[in-house]
Amino acid sequence: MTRQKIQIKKIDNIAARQVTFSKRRRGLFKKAHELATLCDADIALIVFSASGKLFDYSSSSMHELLGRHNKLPEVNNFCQPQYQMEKSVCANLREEFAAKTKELRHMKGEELQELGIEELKKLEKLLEIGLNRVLETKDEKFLKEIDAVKEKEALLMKENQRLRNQVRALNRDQQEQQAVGVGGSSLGSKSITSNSSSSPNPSSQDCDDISLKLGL
Amino acid sequence: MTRQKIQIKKIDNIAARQVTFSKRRRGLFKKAHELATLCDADIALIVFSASGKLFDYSSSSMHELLGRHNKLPEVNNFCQPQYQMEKSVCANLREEFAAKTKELRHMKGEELQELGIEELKKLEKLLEIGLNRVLETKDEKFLKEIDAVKEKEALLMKENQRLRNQVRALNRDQQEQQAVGVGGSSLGSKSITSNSSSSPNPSSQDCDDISLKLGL
DNA sequence: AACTATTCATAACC
DNA sequence: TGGTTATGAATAGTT
Repeated sequence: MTRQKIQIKKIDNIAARQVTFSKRRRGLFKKAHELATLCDADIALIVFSASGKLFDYSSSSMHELLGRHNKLPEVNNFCQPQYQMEKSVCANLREEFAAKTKELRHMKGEELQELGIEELKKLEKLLEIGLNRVLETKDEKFLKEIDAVKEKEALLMKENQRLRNQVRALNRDQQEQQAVGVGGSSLGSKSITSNSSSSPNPSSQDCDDISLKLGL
Repeated sequence: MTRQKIQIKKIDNIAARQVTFSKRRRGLFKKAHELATLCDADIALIVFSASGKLFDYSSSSMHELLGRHNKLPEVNNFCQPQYQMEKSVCANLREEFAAKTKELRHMKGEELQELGIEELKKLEKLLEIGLNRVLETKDEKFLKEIDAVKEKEALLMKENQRLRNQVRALNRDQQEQQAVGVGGSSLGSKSITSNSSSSPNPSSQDCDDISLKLGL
């Protein structure tokens, strides 16, 4: 309400809506608190964001206030017999439900004949926006997955490298041992044990094969 | 808060307090309504004046909001039997309503992060189908409108032709009358009747002119 | 999140 | 209560 006056109707842009929600919610709670303080009133304020998050304020005990509210005849509908209750409580919900169902049908391309050209154009725009957002989100998710895979890939490459080095080192050891063996010796059993002790280490000489399998 | 800034503390003067209560209460309810409308939030506001009078506002069903509020563990104490009953009756409807609301949000491209890639792909297909149907229907409507206009056009052409014939006939009559007047005769009335009987016939030699004008 | 040009809300007064 | 006005607050659009 400043650079320009705004219409009081649902804000289409989601980001703008969230920002406005935050700002105005703060303002509303402040005003509620001021009224309670200045005028010694009891106030309960419950706000659910569009995404279902709860914010509430109460000048005294919320529970007590809700209780008082519920006891007052002018607001209390649900002490009525069941049919009345159905009517008063569910009627509105039913109506909204029907409207939402119809809207959804329209978005799915059903029952379009009842719409005029202008309405169809609006619907078209809405669908295009929705579709674009879906495509964007899908792309994001794909990219995320690719990143995750790449990260894994990098880890595997590192491991690969490490193993390769290990193998090289072991080969060198063997050659040295063989050199010693040629000179005549009784340490054969020792070389076997040293080999088996290295096996719990989840590495081996096949790292080349692994990297081939991964297409690296 | 205008001629002078005020402190946010209980107003001592009772009359002034009542005046302020009325004015600020109105403002608060207005702001609550604006927030609910602008940001698609659900809001319940309950105000008790110092003298115990109740004022309340709810963007949707007060009971539903209290119910939702009540369901949340951090605030939940208020479990009246009436509410339980209402809950059992409307619970199913409410659940479906919530599901439909969510589906609609997704189709509008909101809250997509919670969906997986497969779901996004399905949604994309759904939106594409819907969009295509909307486009088809829009085209149909456009074509229908064009047909309607063409039909009108045809009718107008016919009428045009008829009038043109009438005019030509009348002109001929006039000429004949003039000729008779010169030659001296009494058959003028007969020629007029024969001319008028030929005019209901809607065809003539001028159709070329008409089609040129219409760009056909 | 911070800024600012505006509109809005309202304290004081009638 | 209801109306008016000067002024302080709230906030839409923007950065």
